[in-house]
Amino acid sequence: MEKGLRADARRNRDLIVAAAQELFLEQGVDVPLEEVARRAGVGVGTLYRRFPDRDALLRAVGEESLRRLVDLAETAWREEPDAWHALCRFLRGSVALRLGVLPAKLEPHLHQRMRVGPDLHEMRQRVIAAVLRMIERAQADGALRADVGPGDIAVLMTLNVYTPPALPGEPAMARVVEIMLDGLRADRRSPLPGTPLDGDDLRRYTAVRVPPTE
Amino acid sequence: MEKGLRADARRNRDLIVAAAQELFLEQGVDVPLEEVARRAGVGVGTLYRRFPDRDALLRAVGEESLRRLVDLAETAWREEPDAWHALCRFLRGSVALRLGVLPAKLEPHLHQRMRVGPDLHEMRQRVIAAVLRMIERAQADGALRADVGPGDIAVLMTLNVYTPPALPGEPAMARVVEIMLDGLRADRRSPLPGTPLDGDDLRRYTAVRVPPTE
DNA sequence: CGTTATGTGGAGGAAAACCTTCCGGTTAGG
DNA sequence: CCTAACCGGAAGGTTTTCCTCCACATAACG
Repeated sequence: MEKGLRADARRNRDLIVAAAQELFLEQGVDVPLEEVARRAGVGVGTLYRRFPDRDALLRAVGEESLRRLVDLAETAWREEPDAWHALCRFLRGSVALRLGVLPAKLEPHLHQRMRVGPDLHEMRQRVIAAVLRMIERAQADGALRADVGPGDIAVLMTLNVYTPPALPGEPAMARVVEIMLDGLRADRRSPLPGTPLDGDDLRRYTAVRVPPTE
Repeated sequence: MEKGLRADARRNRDLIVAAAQELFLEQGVDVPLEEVARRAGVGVGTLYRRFPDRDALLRAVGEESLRRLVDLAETAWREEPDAWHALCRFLRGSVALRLGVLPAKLEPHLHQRMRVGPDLHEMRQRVIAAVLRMIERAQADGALRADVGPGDIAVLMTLNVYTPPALPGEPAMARVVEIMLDGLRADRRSPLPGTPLDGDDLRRYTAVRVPPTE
């Protein structure tokens, strides 16, 4: 990505993208850019110099996220012994990405192809292709129930990925993903990780959990 | 609720709450109140007269939503033959409520008890109590897998309820809920409704689906 | 059908939030 | 040690949002 930058400039650029990613997730893509700058520990000027407008920043963040998603999907397909486990790995991994509302906000950009940098549209196609492969194979292997399609998987992933501002936390999400996977499995089910969340956990979960928004 | 209002005032009040509910879901709780007024087909003045500030409106919307959730949970428990089906009905029904981010935004209000109108905190307790009953019974009946707890159900519901701005649509969500339920079921699984979403559906789903925001 | 308390709409001014530029001072890199 | 590249944040301009106020409308009632 961005090259020919001085070392410090490069470092700051990455800090900004990281901060933006967090804030977009926490507070939506409308956060004041000044806030992004503050969290990144740089001045507004620096931010504006590197990203002329909000969209540029949004694209950069999206690029980064999509890159990770592509990597997740393709690595899963490549490294797992069979399609079913690849699918499991993909779904489990997607949770950690915490893309949030990004995919939706990114849509408009996916269609303006001719852009500097990696082609977002092409990256998305790669993810879709990988998932399609997994599904087809997993169903052929008799591991994935036959009555689901790619769209179902997509929705499941969207739900996992679109984390509410008040996030259930990694362990809780992990359990939920396993429940989903068990629902997808053609044969038998596997034990859930951890212990069941009990009434107290529920109470804790339903208790104050408003993000640091004001 | 609000009584002693003239017929037209009452009608407008309800229109405003309904419009706010939609807009809060579509665009977040920060929508300009003027926009709410416009969608409700009333003037800003009317809105401000009825709801002194944004919080008042938020409370009203939350009250309405929570009322429906309580009703869903208690009706399910009352009318279904057994606990498992009650739980199914509850989860299926929660999707339709489309509470969105409301629960999170509502949290702060749940703690200021002494309030005009119904006690939000008490309503929430009723929902929790109903779900706890369902879970306990369903597990005792051997219908619900033993290794899940109330918290897991809560997270599942949250995911269903917290619909992304670009919503997957009722039929797709219905399928997903069934997958979840199959993942929760102790014994066998039931057929999913409708037909599997195929590659085309996926493409359609991942295509432009940005809400009418600007 | 007339009266009146209650309710309505939206223009408009004040305030806040946000964007963006600009420049004196700093630092990486050779 | 020199310089091109970079940094921070104050300040000014613009847009968005809030919320009040009042002339006009209409539901309710005898």
